[in-house]
Amino acid sequence: MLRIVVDEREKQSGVPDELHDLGATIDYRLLDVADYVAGEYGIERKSARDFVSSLFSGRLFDQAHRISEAYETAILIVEGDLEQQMRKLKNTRSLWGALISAVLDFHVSCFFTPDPRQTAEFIITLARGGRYKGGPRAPSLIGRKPKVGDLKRVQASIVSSLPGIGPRMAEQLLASFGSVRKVFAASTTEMAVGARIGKARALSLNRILDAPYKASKTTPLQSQLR
Amino acid sequence: MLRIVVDEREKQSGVPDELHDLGATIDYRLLDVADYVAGEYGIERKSARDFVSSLFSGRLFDQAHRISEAYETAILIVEGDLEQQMRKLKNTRSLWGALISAVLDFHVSCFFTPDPRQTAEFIITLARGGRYKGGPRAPSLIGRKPKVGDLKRVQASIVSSLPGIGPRMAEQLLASFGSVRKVFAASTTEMAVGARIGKARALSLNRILDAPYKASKTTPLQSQLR
DNA sequence: ATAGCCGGGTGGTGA
DNA sequence: TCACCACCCGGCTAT
Repeated sequence: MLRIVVDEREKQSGVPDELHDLGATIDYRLLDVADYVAGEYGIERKSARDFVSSLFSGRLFDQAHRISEAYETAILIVEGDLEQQMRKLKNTRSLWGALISAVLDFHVSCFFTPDPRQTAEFIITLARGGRYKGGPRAPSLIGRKPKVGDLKRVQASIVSSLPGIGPRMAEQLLASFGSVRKVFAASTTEMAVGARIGKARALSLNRILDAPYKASKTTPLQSQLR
Repeated sequence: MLRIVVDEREKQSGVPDELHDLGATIDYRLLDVADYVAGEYGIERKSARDFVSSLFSGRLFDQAHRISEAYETAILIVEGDLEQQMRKLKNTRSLWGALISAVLDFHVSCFFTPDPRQTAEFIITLARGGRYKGGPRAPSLIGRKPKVGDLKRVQASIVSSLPGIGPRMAEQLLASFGSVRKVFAASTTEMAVGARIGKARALSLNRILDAPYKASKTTPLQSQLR
């Protein structure tokens, strides 16, 4: 039969009861990354209200990241009237942006259900996996293709970890020098001349790059080394 | 300016007007695979009603497949009250199944908006793509980018922006090499020997450090030079 | 890990 | 050279 692992804290959400009604076998456990687990799917369920607040607090991305690391496929179910929550917001734009980021960049598949009953129906359907209308059985991988463009982002993110350097300047620097290593090897004048970094910024950057690192006295690693 | 290609048949949907209101440049064409095109995104917009019927007729999967062939990323926007449509169905499970299949098997990213206005907001946000993605292992240190002043923290934060390098490793690397610049100048073997980095990790790091940066088509310098 | 807004710093341009 | 402005970075806020 259909076995679904449910986090203990989801007991009173109403969903497990519905799942039971629908004939699934519930296996309560204390999960720390997802609310429901069925096969390869790790499922996080959130009320519409909670969804919005966790979106802005950044909590959502944290959870999403952990779920997609722990399970092959990360699913997010938003339960309730999202539209109602949206009406309260002045800027829906940031909500869309965050949602887009979660789905496209973070590879979390996001679904919306009106109530616990439909959430249960959804989970059952997902767990059964009885779909595939015509296409070949493609292994459900949302997060596979962006490997290519990813490199550019990683490079940019490294360079923009420098103080005073944002995404924009990071791109400039990388374009000017050609690789991360070359950026970090550049001298003050090379930065000021080659890229459009000013003398002032270039100077402060070089000060940081060349500053000798003072190890803290209680270095846990040193004790490891001997 | 923001340019969005719109299929002629979408004219009377109300969305293009909203897009125009929001400051986008509309470019009408006769598309045969998508309704809207913005950058790498091919977007299909459907009313909730149409969505349900196309889901069951299989027409949706057809379109989905063609869009994801033609564009790098396939986006589906369902506009209107889906719940209302769902109430008409006796068996919602088949709807969930089809939706799951579209998202997980056909790699269509699916979003829901209440009205044309929000559809437009969504498309604008998507097209802007001004979302900046932090690296995979960005949120390492205690905060964000520490503000200048605490040199040691800054140094550690820079080094730990490298993928696979957390606070501990960062400290280790800095202690071994003495400065940020020296860390970034280190060769594979130096990393593997000097610090406690494994050969594999050192290799992948060096690959990223030396990877040539591919400038994007919209070179930031060009826009600046204008 | 969002978008928008604002303050402060920086670089480029034209006088 | 200097002043102005346009741009960018980074912090704050968000019903």
